[in-house]
Amino acid sequence: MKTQFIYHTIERLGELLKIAARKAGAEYGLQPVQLEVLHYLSVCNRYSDTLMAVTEYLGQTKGTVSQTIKILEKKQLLDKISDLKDKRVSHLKITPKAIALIKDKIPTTMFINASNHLSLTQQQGISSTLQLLLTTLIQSNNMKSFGHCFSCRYNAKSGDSGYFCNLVKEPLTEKDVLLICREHLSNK
Amino acid sequence: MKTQFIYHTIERLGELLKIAARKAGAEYGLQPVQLEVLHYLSVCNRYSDTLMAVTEYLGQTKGTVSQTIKILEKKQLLDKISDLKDKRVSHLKITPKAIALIKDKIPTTMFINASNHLSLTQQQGISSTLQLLLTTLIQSNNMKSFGHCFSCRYNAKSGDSGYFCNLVKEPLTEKDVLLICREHLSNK
DNA sequence: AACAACTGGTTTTGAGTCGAAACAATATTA
DNA sequence: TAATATTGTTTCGACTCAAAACCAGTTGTT
Repeated sequence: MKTQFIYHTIERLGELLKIAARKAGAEYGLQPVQLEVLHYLSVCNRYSDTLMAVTEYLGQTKGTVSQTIKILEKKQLLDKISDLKDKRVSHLKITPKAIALIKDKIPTTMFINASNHLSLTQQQGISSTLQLLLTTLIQSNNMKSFGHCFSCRYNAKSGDSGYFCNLVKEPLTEKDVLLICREHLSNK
Repeated sequence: MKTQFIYHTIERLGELLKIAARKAGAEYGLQPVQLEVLHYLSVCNRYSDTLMAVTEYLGQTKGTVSQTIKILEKKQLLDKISDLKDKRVSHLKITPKAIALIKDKIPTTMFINASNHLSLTQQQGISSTLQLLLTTLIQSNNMKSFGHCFSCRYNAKSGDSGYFCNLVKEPLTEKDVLLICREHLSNK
């Protein structure tokens, strides 16, 4: 059984990524978690950009996330836009400043260096085994997947390049289905 | 290029592992980092069980690590044994209590669940691609590998089941070469 | 042998993380 | 309409972390 070895390797990889993220964030005065939140907000869809969604994604309490958001707001890296239908919720929109920051720092230089040393075939192999591991981890523990709409069972194709979400009952564009969603359910 | 996807997946995996580690550690009143230190000390060799080695492994400052060690010592999860040759250094030996704790909590239940859902072939595949990614990451960024002695260029076979480290100029046993070392250098 | 430079480790300080719990406001359900 | 659930904020206390000042022992140089 390779369980021990796989665990150790993933743990180490995660650690090295975090060390690099700490270093990268420091240049902008950001903590790893703050960078993580901005990254999440840059790839999630319009139904998943709320405080509670971030809370679920990071597995932290809402109080903790509320603090983090407050700091990011003060640093003008995101704005709170209140929801039109539900007055309790705010949508967290990252500012152009934050978008530039993420583009600059994620993936980290360390990771890009490594990636450049891998062939396309190797990348393909790593990519698919990692995906297998992550999917297995999520499904065997009944956790939320936070996957892309295009692989979600609620998503239906409609017309030529249009899509439709059967959960929120709204049409989705080509761009929409490439974002991740807190309601994502694997389609098989 | 799969760079973005691989980064995102590794980051997510690391995050889920950390969430689980936080939960697991909480049962014993331990923080993720503290668990991490104990885990490291349980798999490193006698040349790598010092504060500075932990510092390098975790990529933190020595002041921070010193704090963490102090707490673990107070909780009787490790003892400081001063080095015989160098009076500045202490060796951090984890106690039986800590060994039992690690055996109980690492890998986390979450991870074992996932592992049980994977075939041996799948585990083999994940294992080798992860190893490739980690090795590439380390080598392309000139980072310390913290690998096992058996794959180290300083390690030489001597006799039937004996080994010899050409760096510290001391013999190593069969068990020794399965531990990780701060001086590890890949042998090719 | 003496001095400088270096290394292992500790302590203090201040910003930030994090969970727990109490709280307010809005939505939903009965 | 009343009870309940959900989104989000605030406060508190324990802990993480880096930076910097510091001490003690070791190594290198003259």
